[in-house]
Amino acid sequence: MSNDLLARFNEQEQQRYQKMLRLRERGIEPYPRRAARTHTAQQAIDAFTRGETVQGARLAGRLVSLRDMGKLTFGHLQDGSAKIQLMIRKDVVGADAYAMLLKDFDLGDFIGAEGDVIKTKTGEITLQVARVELLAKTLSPLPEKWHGLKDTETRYRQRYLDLLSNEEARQIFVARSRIVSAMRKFLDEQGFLEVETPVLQSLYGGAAAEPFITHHNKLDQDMYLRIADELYLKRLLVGGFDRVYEISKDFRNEGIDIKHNPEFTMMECYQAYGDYTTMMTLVEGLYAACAHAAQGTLQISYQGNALDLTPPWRRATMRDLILEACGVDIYKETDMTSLRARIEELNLQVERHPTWGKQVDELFSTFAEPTLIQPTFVIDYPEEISPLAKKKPDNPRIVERFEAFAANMELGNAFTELNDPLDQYARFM
RNA sequence: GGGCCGGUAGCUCAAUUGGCAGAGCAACAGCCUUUUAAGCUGUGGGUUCAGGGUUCGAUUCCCUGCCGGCUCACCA
Repeated sequence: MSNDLLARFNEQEQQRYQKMLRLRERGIEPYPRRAARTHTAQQAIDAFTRGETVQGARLAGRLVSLRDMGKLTFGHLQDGSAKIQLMIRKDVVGADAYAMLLKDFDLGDFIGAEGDVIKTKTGEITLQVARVELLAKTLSPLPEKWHGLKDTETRYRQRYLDLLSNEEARQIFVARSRIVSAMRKFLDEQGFLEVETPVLQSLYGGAAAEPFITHHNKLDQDMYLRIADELYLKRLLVGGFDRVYEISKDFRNEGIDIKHNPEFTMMECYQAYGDYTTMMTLVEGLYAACAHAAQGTLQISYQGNALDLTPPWRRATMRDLILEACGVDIYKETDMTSLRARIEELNLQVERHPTWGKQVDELFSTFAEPTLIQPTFVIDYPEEISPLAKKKPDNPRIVERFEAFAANMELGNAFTELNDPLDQYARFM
C-alpha cells in the first residue's frame, strides 16, 4: 500500500488495516474469491419456521452487530434477504477462531458462518455457529447502529450506506422492484407490447416542461432528453400495434422536491379501439395488481391515511367535485365574466388565471383536490387544458379525460385520444 | 431562482453572554455463557464546511462561497 493512501486513513481505518495485515500473516486470505453458501438468511429462517431441521447451514453476509459476553458472543449477520442472529460459543468454535472473531473481525466485514439453526431462550431464530470465516475485510466503519444514518446528503450520495443502516430504504427498493414487475406482468397479460422509444430526441413533446439539452457532435446538432414518451408511442399505434407500453426514464429540467426529480421513471401505455372508460378499468386493475404484489393487500396505509384500492374506484366529474367543494357550477358559469362574478360572490380565495379553463383547473386544485383521499377518477376536463383529448358528444367545452387521485396525489392521467385530424388542427390554430 | 434554517469526532447530537470543544454509539485495552441500543472499568480520537473580517480571544458575531433541509415559484 502506498503511504499516500495509508495517510488518508482515519484512526479506525488504520486499525482495521492492521487487523487485515495480521490475518494475512496468519495465512488467512482477507478477500477470498468465493463463498459457499447453502441458505440466505431468509431461507434459513423460513425453513426453521416451517419446522424443518436446519443443520450445517452456510450463510454469508455482513456482520452488523456483535455482543461479546465473555465465552459467548451474540451478533447479527445481514445479507440481501434478511438479518439473522448468530450465537458463537468459545467452546464450540474453538479458542483460536473465537479470539480471531473478537480481535480481528469488525462490524461491516463480510463473513461466512456455518452452523445449525436454533431458537434461543428469548425465542429468536438464531444460527448457532460452528465455524466462521472472513469473506471480505472492510476498512471503513459503518454508520452508528442506533440512530442510523440521517444526513440526507450522505444518504443520497452514498446510497449503499443508507441501504445498510436504514431498513425502510431497503423495503422501498424491494417494493419498487415488485411494483415494476407486477406492472409488466399485468400489461403483458392484457396484450400490451413493451417497447422502447428514443431517449435522445431532436424535438421534444408530450408534456409542458423544460428539457435537458445535449449535443450530437457528428451531426453537429442539439438534442433533447425526452420529457415524455407520448409522441413516439402514438406513432406505434399508427404503425399498427393495438396496445403498447413503455416503462421509461424521462428527464425534466425543473425544480426538485419530494415529488419531483430531474430524472424519473414513468409508465405510459396506449390502447386502440377503447375510450377513457377502458383506461379507467385498466388503471384501477393495474394499481390493484401492483399493491397486491408490493404489500399483499389492497388496503394500504399511506401517510396516516387508510386507502382501499379495490376496484372499481369512485368516478366523479370535475364539475361535481368543484360544485361540492366550493359551490361554483362550471357548467353554468361557462365564460370568464360569469365565472369571475361567481367566485367574487362566494368570496373565494383563489389565484386568478387568464382563461376559463385554467381558472376552472385552479378552482379544482385549490378546493376539490385536497378532499380526494380515497382513490378517485376525476373525469371530464375543460377542453382548453387538454388539447389532445376528444370532446364530449354533448358538451364541446369538456373533453373525455381523467386523472386518478389518492391521498391528495395524482396517480395518473388519460383520455379518449383525439383522432379527428380536422379538430386537432383547429385546436392548434 | 426567492425566503427561512442548518453544516462540530467514523455516526447521532451538545457547547450559557465571544473565554480550556463535550456526550452516547463506534474504535482501542480489559471483565463477563442467553444477549439483542447488552452491561461494567479504563484509553485514544477534532483543519468546528471553505475563505476573509471584527476581537486580547471566534464553534459562537459579520461578509463571501460551497453543500444540504424546509418552503414559494416552475413542473409531474
